[in-house]
Amino acid sequence: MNSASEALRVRFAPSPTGALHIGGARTALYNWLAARHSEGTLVLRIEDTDLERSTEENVEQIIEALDWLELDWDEGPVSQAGRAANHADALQRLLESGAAYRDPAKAEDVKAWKAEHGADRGYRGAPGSEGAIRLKVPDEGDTVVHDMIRGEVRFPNSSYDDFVIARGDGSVLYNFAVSVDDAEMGITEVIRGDDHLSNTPKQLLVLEALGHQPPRYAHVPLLHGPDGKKLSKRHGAASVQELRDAGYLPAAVRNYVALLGWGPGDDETLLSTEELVKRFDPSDVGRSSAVFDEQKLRWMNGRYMREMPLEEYARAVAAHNERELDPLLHSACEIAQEKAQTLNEVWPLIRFVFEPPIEDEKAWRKIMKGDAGKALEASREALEAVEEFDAGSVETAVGPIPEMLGLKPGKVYQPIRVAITGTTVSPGIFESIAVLGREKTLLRITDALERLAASVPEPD
RNA sequence: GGCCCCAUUGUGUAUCGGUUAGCACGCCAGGUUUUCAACCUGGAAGGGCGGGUUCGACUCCCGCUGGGGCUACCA
Repeated sequence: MNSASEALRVRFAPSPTGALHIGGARTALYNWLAARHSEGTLVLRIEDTDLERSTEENVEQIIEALDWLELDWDEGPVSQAGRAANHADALQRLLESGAAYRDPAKAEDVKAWKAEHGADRGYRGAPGSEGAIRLKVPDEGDTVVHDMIRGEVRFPNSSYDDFVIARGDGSVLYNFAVSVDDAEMGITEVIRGDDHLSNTPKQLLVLEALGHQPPRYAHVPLLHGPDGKKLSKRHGAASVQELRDAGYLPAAVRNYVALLGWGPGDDETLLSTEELVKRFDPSDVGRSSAVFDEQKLRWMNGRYMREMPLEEYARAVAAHNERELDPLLHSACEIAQEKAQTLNEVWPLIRFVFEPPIEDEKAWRKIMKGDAGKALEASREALEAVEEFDAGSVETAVGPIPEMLGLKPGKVYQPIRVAITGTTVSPGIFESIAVLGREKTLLRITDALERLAASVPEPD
């Protein structure tokens, strides 16, 4: 428990080695929720000590992803590489105190040592004047991690090598840099992926050698793909930008991702971000790994799409399709809002308003037969007489036609749908006609009638 | 190989020693319907295996199996 006097400080510390994955997004979200929940501070730190893989572009990508998710931070981004002087200081202290030493051994030497000593004990080097810098690890005893999610986890010290904390050139390695940074930045709670659990004893050892108080830890389980393997590109939309491109809403993604491994305790599944902030507690996160299920995200996204205010919805659709939000697009959005689960699904439903009907031979052949011509003629006639071209009057005009002709409604409306959109799927037919407008509707029905007359000789 | 984590329907979870094992997505069937969605009703589907402990285990302990992580002069 946090005492009231101890302000919570958490950090999200991605390594910029590629796009931000869903797992990373969840870690970011959990840290953000924890910070906002207790009015603490979220620090963004970029773990870029691996110069090979850390590029400006990757950092950009991660920040973009966080922006899109609407997760903000209070401090940073802090470049870990930029804290090299602090790391060097700390390193110097350990060297001076004898807690760390330079080891001339190369990888082959370590391998040889291990071959000789078997698995009973981690590698122990011999101090020299140059080489990588290793931390002395005790031979006896355990290092225990007190984890908010896992409980008490013990690691025998003998299973660890005297691990390398800095390269021969003095540049520090991840586990060392993290320990120093977390301590010096006053991080009180480290919420991160389970893959770091086995690293934690090393960090604890560094912290102890440096005389720092360790933070509290919460290791959240990793995410897996539907095949049970670690989540990766093969599993479809695995990165935040892919989710965005697939037409998901940030709020829906936040809701869905929060529920991967965490639940509010009751049966609620639709939780606003505000609600998430109110109810989230890292110690309630589950222990087992979860599988990212895009189908459920789709469903949830659909719920958010339908419940969005129309204004917001139209803006999102416009932005997603890189179009101006004009009144026409606004009207089109209005009639399609109930129909789409993702932003990507909206345009196919409303494009007929902006572009000529698409060519869909299958749809044409399936619908434009039998009494289709008759239905279209009657519809054209009825629509020509409509003055106020809104959905209501269109329905009044066209609605009675099925009964008039003794046809099922589908036999009348599907031909109209194909005539004006080219396909068998669209928003409600009366609304679609109204939004398309009188002139275009009539023109398209006429075109369809002509095509029908030209290609299919009337049977009877 | 060594160290560590995990294990409830297909998926996410609830249950925390006594329940007809609940909910959500998905799936199946039916309803509604101008298409597609949405929506409504119903249904199938679960405690990996083996030992304990206990009057009683999904729940506690041990083993096994399976999955995962770490084991770099990567992060």
